[in-house]
Amino acid sequence: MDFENNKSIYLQIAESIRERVVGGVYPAGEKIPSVRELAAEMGVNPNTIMRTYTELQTMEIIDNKRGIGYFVKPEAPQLIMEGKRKNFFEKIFPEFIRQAGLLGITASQLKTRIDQLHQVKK
Amino acid sequence: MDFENNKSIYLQIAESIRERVVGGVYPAGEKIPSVRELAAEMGVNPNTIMRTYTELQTMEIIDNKRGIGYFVKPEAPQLIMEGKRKNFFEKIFPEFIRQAGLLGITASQLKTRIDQLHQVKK
Amino acid sequence: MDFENNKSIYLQIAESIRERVVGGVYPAGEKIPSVRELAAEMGVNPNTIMRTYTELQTMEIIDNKRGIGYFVKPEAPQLIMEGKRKNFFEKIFPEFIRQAGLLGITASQLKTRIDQLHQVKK
Amino acid sequence: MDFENNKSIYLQIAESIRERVVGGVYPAGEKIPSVRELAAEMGVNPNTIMRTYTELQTMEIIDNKRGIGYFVKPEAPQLIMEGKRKNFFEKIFPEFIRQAGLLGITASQLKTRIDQLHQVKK
DNA sequence: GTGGTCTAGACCACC
DNA sequence: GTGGTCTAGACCACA
Repeated sequence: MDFENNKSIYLQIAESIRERVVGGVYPAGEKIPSVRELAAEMGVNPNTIMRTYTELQTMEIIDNKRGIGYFVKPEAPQLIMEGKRKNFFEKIFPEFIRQAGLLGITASQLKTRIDQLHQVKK
Repeated sequence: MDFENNKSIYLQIAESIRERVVGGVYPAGEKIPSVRELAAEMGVNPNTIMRTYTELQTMEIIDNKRGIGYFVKPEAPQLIMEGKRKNFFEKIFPEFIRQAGLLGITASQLKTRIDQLHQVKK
Repeated sequence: MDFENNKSIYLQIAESIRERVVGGVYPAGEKIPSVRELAAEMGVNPNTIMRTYTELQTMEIIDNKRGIGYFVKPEAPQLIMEGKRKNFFEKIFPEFIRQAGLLGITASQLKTRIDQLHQVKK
Repeated sequence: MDFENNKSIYLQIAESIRERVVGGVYPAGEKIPSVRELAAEMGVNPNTIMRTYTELQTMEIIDNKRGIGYFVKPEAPQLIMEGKRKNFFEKIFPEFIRQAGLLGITASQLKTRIDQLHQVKK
């Protein structure tokens, strides 16, 4: 795995774990890789993974069973999706519109573009 | 002036100067405030402004005349706009679409939303 | 380390690092000393080294891995040599010839001199 | 007149005056332009010219007749040429050779180049 | 441990 | 007056 350099690695990893959770790679209720395993997979210092897991724990995405490992909390997938939704409509979308406005891009131009790359289904 | 906490002050100032340039507050070819002046206005250390100016100089936004001060380069406004435009279409827009896709937001939903907040003109 | 007085310390250090890179002291791809280490070695303030490293980074000579340190970019040695070569043929050489011309020094005189100090191999 | 930005303007002007002296534009013994005249011609602050003249005065290139102006000293042309000659053989030439050596440029390559741009007469 | 940012204050060369 | 460099020292986020 390679990382962008302007975001902290532990947050990039946290994001990728969240995507694995919503994508079903790490199913709700199941154990996720140990700190050392994931560190090896990612080619990263275990401390960094530790930090990621702590972060995800305070976000209530995973929890820890002592001596056993970390597990995806049952409600995690919904929680993640909600979070993303909220972030999208409260931050990303308005910022997107603001930037478009600054550049003098009109609504109809935007809509045309959206239709063009219909990565989003009608 | 007060600053957000997750971006470095000198970069926030750089951004605000770029906006002043495109907004015509600092017209192309004209002198911008001296390091010390701006430091006073912003309530920061002159070194911080120095860093901002150095940054803007390597970006070819401003230019130095020895012993006189920094000046907006003639091409600066276009250069800034181009940069923003590029960033928008290559980074912000695709990421926006990707996120929308992940959330299962349809194109028509997006378009409706855009019409709602018509901060962007038809 | 002691420095000449008419060039800034941070640039002199940058130059010496470039020479260490082309000389193989800091091999391509390898880590260079940490900011604090080098500051100690050179007897200067860490900020000064920081400035050097920032400069070298914008020149694409070195590269940063978060929390680990700075590394010589793989292409650095060639890049440095190319830069020197370009500088030589576009700046130093013509200026040299111009000065010789002003002094009325003939080509054959120059060639004689070159042979004399055959620091340059035949 | 436009200036390079990494050398002080007053020294660049001093150099251009020296060239005018050896070129006969300002003949030995004659008056040179007043501070204000030259400042106007060069598009520069009179203080800067003042500094240039002071510099040239300490180098014994020009001298000052109070209330009248600055004059080229009779021996100036020879003195300038000597200075250039010395500088050339003690500084420029050895540095030139050193750089060529670092780049692995051989003596014969240099000589070929010199013949090519025979701005220097045979 | 690593770099990154910021402040305060100094000194200098230059216009 | 202008910028440019340097130091000392602090604090922070990150690996």
